[in-house]
Amino acid sequence: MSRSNSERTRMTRQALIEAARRLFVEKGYAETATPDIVAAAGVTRGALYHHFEDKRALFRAVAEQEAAAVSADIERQAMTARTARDALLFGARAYFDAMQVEGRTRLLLLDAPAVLGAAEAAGLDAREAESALRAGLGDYLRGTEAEALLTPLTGLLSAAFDRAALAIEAGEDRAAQEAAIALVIDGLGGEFRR
Amino acid sequence: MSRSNSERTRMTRQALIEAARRLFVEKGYAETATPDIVAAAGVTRGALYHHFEDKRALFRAVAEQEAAAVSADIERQAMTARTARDALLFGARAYFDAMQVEGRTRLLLLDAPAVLGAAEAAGLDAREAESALRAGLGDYLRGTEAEALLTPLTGLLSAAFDRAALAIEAGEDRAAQEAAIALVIDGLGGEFRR
DNA sequence: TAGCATACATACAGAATGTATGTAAAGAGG
DNA sequence: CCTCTTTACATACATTCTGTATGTATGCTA
Repeated sequence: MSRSNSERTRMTRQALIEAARRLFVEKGYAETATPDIVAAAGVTRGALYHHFEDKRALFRAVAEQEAAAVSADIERQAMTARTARDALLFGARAYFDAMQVEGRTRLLLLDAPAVLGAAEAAGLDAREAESALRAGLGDYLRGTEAEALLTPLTGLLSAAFDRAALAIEAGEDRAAQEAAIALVIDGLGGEFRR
Repeated sequence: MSRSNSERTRMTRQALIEAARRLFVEKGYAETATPDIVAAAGVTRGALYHHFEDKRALFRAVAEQEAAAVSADIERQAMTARTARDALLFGARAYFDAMQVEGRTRLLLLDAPAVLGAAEAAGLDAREAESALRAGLGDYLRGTEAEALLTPLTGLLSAAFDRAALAIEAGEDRAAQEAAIALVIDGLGGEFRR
């Protein structure tokens, strides 16, 4: 049973990433040992350190894949919003749906900032999720004075989304979180308030 | 040179907490080894494990002391606000001032959630800083429909403050962050808008 | 002042990380 | 098709860390 090298690499890397994801979610990054990861993946530590520089690099791969999956999940939700406001609210709900997948809050919101640092962790979202938020918020604020503060407002709103996702995961009422987000958004809208 | 036992304990614990704080800030919790901590504190690992159950407990003590210091710093700023809105804005600025002390963002916003868990990390602020925010926001929203969502809104605003503190630490323009916070608060105010 | 509890220091066991080295299979070149 | 090189690992090793167990001196209490 012989496979091409590139295929072997792909399989081994993915097995490691998936096994690591399971254990990182279950016990957290710090409490997960590489011997356990490789055992779960059915390889040896040699394979791990051949494909990844160190344990952090493996975590980075897990987090990157997870962030990409979040983006994909969000985009999958057909965005049939008539107004910019609805686009933001639907986007928020799509984000909460995506973040409810087991382990995502722990991986992306708790462990990633500590393991990868604030800057790199922010970069995970920045590629897709946060740039979409920025675009949506830009549409929403077009023509208002708030538009000048688009960048910091995007960050603040993104942080609020993250906190809401954590609160929902912690058992808080999702409808209340969404309503609170809606209030914040409506407040920023100025002219467009109902 | 003999000291009372309670005094010895107090000194040793504080020496450990201060040394640990320095190293945790410098290298992060995970990269800081207990042998380095005790060397910096001038004691042995026996003393550390006598006074603290484990490394996490030492970190908890550091984080608790830091959270208390943040609260104290905030309260120290004489709050001479005439309106509820000003109270919130002054509070935000006081929070940013407090969080600019070297290492506080790393300790409280990056490491604490990963080391202590989301719930316990949230509990650090909950005692003072966040309950003050809740009170201020309660005053501000009194009589508006938003008052019903006081609890989730407090969480969202708290998250926004944290993100702003991180952004300021990362070199973003502080005035812009404060202006963005002001916009969010004004938006929530409804009736009270200028 | 005799016994006990406290506050450590030292020694040890287990385990984890990263590296160095060895090997078999895949791929490239002539 | 045969050789050489590179890739993809497996194994063994060195270092270091955490938590615990044990020993000891000093403060404290009856």
